[in-house]
Amino acid sequence: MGISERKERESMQMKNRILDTAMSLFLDEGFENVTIRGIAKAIEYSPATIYLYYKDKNEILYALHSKGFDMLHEKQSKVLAIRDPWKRLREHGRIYLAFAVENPEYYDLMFIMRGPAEKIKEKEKWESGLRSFDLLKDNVRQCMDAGYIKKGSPDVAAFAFWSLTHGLASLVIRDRCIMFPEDKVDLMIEKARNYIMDNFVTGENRQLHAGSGGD
Amino acid sequence: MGISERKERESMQMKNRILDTAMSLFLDEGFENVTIRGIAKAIEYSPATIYLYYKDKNEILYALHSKGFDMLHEKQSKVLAIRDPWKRLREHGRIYLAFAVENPEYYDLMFIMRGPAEKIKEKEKWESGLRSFDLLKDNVRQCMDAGYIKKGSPDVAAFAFWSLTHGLASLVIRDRCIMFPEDKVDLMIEKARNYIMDNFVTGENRQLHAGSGGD
Amino acid sequence: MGISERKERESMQMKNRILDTAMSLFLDEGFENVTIRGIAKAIEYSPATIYLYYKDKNEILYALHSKGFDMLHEKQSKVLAIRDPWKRLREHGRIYLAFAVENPEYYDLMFIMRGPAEKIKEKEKWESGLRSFDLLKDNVRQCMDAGYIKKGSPDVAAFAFWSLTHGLASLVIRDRCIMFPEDKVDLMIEKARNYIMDNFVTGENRQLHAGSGGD
Amino acid sequence: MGISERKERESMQMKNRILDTAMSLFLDEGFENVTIRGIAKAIEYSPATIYLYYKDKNEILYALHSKGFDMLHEKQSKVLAIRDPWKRLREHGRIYLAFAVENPEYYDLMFIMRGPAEKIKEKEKWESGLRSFDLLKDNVRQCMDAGYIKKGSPDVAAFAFWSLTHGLASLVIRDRCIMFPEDKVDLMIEKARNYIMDNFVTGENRQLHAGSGGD
DNA sequence: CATGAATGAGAGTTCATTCAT
DNA sequence: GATGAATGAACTCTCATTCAT
Repeated sequence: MGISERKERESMQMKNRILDTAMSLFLDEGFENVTIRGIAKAIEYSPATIYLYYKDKNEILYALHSKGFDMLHEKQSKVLAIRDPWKRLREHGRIYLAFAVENPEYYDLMFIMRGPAEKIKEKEKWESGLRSFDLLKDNVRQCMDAGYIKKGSPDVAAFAFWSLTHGLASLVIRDRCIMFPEDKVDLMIEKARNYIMDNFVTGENRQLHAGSGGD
Repeated sequence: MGISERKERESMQMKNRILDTAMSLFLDEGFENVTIRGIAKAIEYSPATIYLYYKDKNEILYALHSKGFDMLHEKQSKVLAIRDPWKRLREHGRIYLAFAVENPEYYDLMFIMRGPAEKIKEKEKWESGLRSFDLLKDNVRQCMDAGYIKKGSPDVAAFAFWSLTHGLASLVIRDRCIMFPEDKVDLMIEKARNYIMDNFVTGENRQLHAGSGGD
Repeated sequence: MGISERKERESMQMKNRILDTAMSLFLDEGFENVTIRGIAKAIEYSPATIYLYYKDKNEILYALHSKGFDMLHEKQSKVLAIRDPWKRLREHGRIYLAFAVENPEYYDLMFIMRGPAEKIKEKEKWESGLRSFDLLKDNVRQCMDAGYIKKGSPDVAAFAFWSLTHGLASLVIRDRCIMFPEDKVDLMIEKARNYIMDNFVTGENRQLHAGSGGD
Repeated sequence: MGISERKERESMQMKNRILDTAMSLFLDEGFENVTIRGIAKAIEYSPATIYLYYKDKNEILYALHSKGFDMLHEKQSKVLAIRDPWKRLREHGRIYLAFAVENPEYYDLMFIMRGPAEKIKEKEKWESGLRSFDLLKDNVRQCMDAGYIKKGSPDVAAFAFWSLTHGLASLVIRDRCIMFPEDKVDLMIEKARNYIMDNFVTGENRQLHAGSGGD
């Protein structure tokens, strides 16, 4: 057992090394240039060795994709501690965007790139993504219940909020914000999100929350 | 002259055939698999023939990109006829989304893909994209002036509206909406956009416009 | 007749235009980049037109090759006016080298390049080259008869003199003289040739001719 | 260790097979037709395999070029054992020519071809070639000191001797000796060189050395 | 466990050449 | 006489992948 455990552990280490290297190549040279050979050279193993740990290149991409979701989930789980659902929702979005900005390659893989999307359909119906969406939906529902936002289909509302945030993130990541000076983009993102969110709190809650936002 | 006209026309037809084929390959198999050889095979010509009409692969991509913007601009220009700025803004978004849904490959090329983004920076600083954004900004400004939406930076507001719409479009196009049944996705998009937009009209205008939307 | 003559003349003009253009491309961009398309573009005709005047690319090369020999022969024919065979021989060499230095591309084609060499074997057993060699041989023979140089096989001696001169020319043309400063190369050629030739006059003639050289 | 040695050896063998094949293609079909595919087909491997041993086509050419110089140097180094400088000089030339005749493809690459000449300028300023020339120059200088040949600039004299020899070699290699029956060419070369060299020994040394030559 | 060696498939591109018009 | 359109055959090179060792 000790032996098999060690083997297991070593195997995991290797898998992670491969993943980390793949990600750093991804980061440095763009997706196109992430090649098996490139990874192999970087970790100083032979290309063939990679195949001992991952079935093929897609599996590596998918693993990265999953790792990205783990990272995001971890960050987002902190949100659960926030009592007020509206504050929680806004923090939710803030964290999501921060993740996208800080880990553009992961975000790309998770929410933009096509490659993994194929896997998504096959593998597990994008369990990770769904989990994330459900979290958001719960949050939205509670905001409705608490009267912060207009009642309606939580699916619709969650989809709307998600789209807003994803739109901001993906425009930046795919270089479609060249109308703004580069160093102002982050600020623009925040302002744009606030512009919409501040508008949202209904009725008497509006005075209490709008503007403060909780961000 | 009749002859040279005919030749001209035939040449244009060929160029379009190449473009259309490239597009449909793009749609079927993703950008990576749009190859000169693939296009050639699809139109049943030799690869070398492609080069009689386009200098290289990039020129094809760029032509598609431009064509996409032409199509979008044409559709959007109809919006100018609408007097009421709020109605115009909503129609603006509706048309944008309709374009994305009906021409996902073009939308991808224009607003998602990386490849052309590089060209964008060099070539003309993405003139087409900027023109589109300015149109939106004008519209937003008029909505502010007319008191339909909260006053503020038109840049911020336009960016916000754009992001919402782009978010919806790009989540669909890149297959991240698998939480909804496929045939409901279009509906979800519309509802999500309304959910946010309906919330927007300020003060006394609210009663007049919200819900009706103008869509 | 007038008509057919005119046609003939026009055809010759075209052939020459093609040849000249080919040569100037050759000169500017090196042999590798002399393409039918390139020539066609330069003379503003279609590639297909070239084939109305020359069977294929090799024929163009061969035509250039022949033209080169015509030029050389013309220059060398002036030598015949010189009475003294030794003076004539040296002038012969001087002119040969001058031709090589002034028309390196032609020289290359005539005496170095492989392409035409194939034609040479087929076509006419390199008539042009042989004629040139025979001229030299006659000259050498007369030098022997006149006692300027050691008696022996005129073939051998002519070959020897030719090799010396060709060696100088081809080392320069193919960039193997980088041990000498570029602007001294021409001088080196002359000196090297003199070094050998001055040594050549036999017996009592030596005093009379060596050094003066006749160049 | 036995294993790694064997692998090393096998790898070297493969590299040499590639080199040899490239050379023989070169010989048969001219430089233009030395293609990676051609080499691959000849050794019955896939084109991709070639790239396991050489980075690209240029590396193969450069390797051949270097190998050629190594071979020549090795042959020429034997000359150093000869005491008498004149005998040494003649043997020097004889070996040079023998090399050219026996390894025409290598000689071509080293002293005639254009392609490598470009590399030559960049890479190491044709170190190999210069080394060879210096060797000759030393030899010439000693012949001058010993009174065998006319005193003067060793550069000039060495260049002259080299040109003579190179001229002979390159005329043969590039098929410009078709005035002589093929089986007599080698003899002609020797005679032509002797014709010039025999003429060279000055003063009282002349009787001693001319004709005997040392060849 | 690790790999060296090998490869099939395929990429973009260029060229000389042909032929109906 | 001239050409636009087309092509077959090459080219170099890269990649993911396999398999015997």
